[in-house]
Amino acid sequence: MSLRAQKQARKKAEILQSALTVLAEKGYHGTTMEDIASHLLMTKGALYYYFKDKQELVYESQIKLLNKSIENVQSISELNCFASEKLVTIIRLHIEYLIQNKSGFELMAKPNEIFSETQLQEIFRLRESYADHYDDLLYEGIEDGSFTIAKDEIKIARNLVLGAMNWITQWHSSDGEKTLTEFVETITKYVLRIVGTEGNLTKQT
Amino acid sequence: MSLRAQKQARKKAEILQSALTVLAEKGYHGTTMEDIASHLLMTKGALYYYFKDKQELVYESQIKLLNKSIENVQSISELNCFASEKLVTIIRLHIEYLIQNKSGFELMAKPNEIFSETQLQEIFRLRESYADHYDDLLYEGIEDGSFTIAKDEIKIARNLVLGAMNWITQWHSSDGEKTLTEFVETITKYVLRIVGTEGNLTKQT
Amino acid sequence: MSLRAQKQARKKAEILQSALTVLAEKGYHGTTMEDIASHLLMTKGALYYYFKDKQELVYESQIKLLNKSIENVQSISELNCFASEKLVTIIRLHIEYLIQNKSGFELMAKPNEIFSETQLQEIFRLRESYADHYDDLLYEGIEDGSFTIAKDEIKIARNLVLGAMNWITQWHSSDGEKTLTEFVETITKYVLRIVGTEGNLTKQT
Amino acid sequence: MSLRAQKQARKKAEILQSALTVLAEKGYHGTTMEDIASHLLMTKGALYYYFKDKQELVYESQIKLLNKSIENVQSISELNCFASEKLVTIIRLHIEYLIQNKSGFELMAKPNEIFSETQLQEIFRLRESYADHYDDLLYEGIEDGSFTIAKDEIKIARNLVLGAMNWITQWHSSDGEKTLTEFVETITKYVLRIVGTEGNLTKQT
DNA sequence: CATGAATGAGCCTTCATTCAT
DNA sequence: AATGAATGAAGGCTCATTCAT
Repeated sequence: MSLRAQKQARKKAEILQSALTVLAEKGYHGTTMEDIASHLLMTKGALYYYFKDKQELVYESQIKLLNKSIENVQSISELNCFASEKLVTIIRLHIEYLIQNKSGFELMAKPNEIFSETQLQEIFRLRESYADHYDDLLYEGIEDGSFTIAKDEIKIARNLVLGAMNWITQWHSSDGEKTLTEFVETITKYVLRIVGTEGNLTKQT
Repeated sequence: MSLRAQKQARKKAEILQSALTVLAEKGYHGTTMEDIASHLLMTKGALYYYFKDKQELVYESQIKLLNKSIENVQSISELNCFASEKLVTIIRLHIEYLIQNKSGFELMAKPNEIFSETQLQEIFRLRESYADHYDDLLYEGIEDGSFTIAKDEIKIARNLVLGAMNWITQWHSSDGEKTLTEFVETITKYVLRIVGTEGNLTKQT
Repeated sequence: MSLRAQKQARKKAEILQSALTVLAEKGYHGTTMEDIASHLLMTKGALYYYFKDKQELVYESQIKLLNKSIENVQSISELNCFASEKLVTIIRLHIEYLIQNKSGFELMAKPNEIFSETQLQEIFRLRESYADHYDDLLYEGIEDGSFTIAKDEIKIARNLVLGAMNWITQWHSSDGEKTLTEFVETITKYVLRIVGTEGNLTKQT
Repeated sequence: MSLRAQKQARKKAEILQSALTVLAEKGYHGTTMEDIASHLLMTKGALYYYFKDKQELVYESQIKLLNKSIENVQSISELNCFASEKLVTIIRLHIEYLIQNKSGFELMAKPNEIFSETQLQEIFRLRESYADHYDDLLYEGIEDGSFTIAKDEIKIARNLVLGAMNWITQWHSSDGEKTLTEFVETITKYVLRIVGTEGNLTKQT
């Protein structure tokens, strides 16, 4: 990749990152191109040099978010340890990400109204890919006896876990009494209950 | 209340109900006054006879939703039975409502951008009021030994419970293999794990 | 048609008429919605109450123009007289229209860049319908010996006639020495030469 | 002229030629600087090294077109033969040019909206200069009895001739049954009728 | 000389809001 | 009470133009 192309790629990434922040705060319709641009000290017009239109910009920001998340989950699920340990790590990571980035998952709420058919397919594909890693872990954990979930309820359990976590951005405020680490640990503890861990897995830091 | 006023109140309620449906589907910015009006076979202009502006209409629809929810929770929490039993009932109700109404809770997601300071205060007051009922139940359950939650983590546990449930609208599709009742029961079972119920509370239908 | 609908239809017609004028002057891309609106002492937004978008407005203005033209030609071609006499009348009418309305035919120049496939089909259909009346007259005139055109060159002759006339808007200025009637007569005289009339048909006023 | 200046002049000419093509296709407002640049495998910005702005570029392209046309007509009108023969040649040339270049004359249609006063004056001067050659030929032909036009109607006849020809780009499509030469000959035959040639001048190839 | 990048004005379009009837 | 019609303020997007490198 040429120097030029690299620079451009970096700029695009920068824009996407910024877009994620603003979008998480105001949602798709509530976010204007002006909002995204001024957040980066750019002008509206400049955005169109990098992205065809608002839809594409937002779409790519979603894809980036999903890919990053998948990558994270993947690298962890490849570790050589118990499923239950992996799940703990993944959950911690997910929570930390949500808190630091003020999320961006709500945007994914009603994508049907926003994206094209092709874009939707890709988004759904990635979402499933992300979810699959959770499902695999749950399955593994069921097999080795760490989790107590009926096998035909794996998807439901997984969705409840994700829901409990994704909602955090709605109520968490940094002025709490606990430190971030304590907060994450507490959350992890209760979330893990959903999958029916026997022992107290969170003890192992 | 005069007959006229009654009729008007009924119409207002009708509009609010309709607005809730549309808003749940498209969000605040995605919903136009036209959308709300045509859903009721009215014209845009007519809405302004009943509500000062869009903000007020939406605000009142949120208030109505919250009040209704609080009322529900309240009536249940006044029942003469174990906290754990009450919680089960409340959770079932909440889930059923979400599935049937395709929610309306996402709208509450980022209210800061939409409502005035005064309106926000009222919304937050009601939200807390709603949450308080959950907290009370949790507290009660901790006391009588049904739930296993640290007392200073009640709010966290409650938020995780609400999160797990509110997320349902994002992934539930009616074409599942289970019947609605089965589905609700399964959800309830796993959600209750968060509060650390010892026995299997959901057995008692 | 209800009174309301009538009023609306009249307004639409008014807008289309105005649009034709402005479009003839500045072309499709050179004409803004603002131009069309202000020409009618309206605001931009009001236009969108009557027409979906610019394309539709312009499309309908073209259709209106074509239909009117076809109607004119048709009514004349149904008269009970020689083809040559009909042609004279049609040409006179066409020229008078062009001069008074400062045309609108140039817009039709490159429609491919502007209209949708369906719209184009209709426009071409009407154009052909219009041209067909000329062709019929030419054919008739050839048969009865008034015109001297090879039968397989009818279309070419017709297009040259139309071209000679349509160009008038480019060079005619009202400050000429001749009266309008004289002007029209002169044009008619020379244009008719293209179809090879033997005698001087324009003598019959 | 220095080597550098020569090179630059050649580049300018190249740009103007390309611009003419694109402009002919899409008109002034429909053509973007990007269009002109990419047609030459250049970037937008580079154009501004050679031309002050879009207006100047387009203006010069028009001037070039007009000058070239005038030159053509002039060289022919200086030939030592009958006016009628010259006219035939000029008409053939004009038609051939139109068909090959898909014109560029429509751009001239409404120059008032585009060019500055000074630019307009020059354009009109050149247009008249071009037309004058036609007028001279017509006058000559009238004198020697080849054409049958009233002397005070020369301008009208000339404009009709030009109109009939310029319109060709609107309707000619290359998929006709005739060869290009046949096509040109046919057109010439009918166009010449406008000027009232007695014999069949087109026979002399 | 040329390019990539950025700017800003202007246009199309939407939509909350108003108002005469 | 309700409607049709109109307004005006944004917002998305394009494009002529500029400029540092």
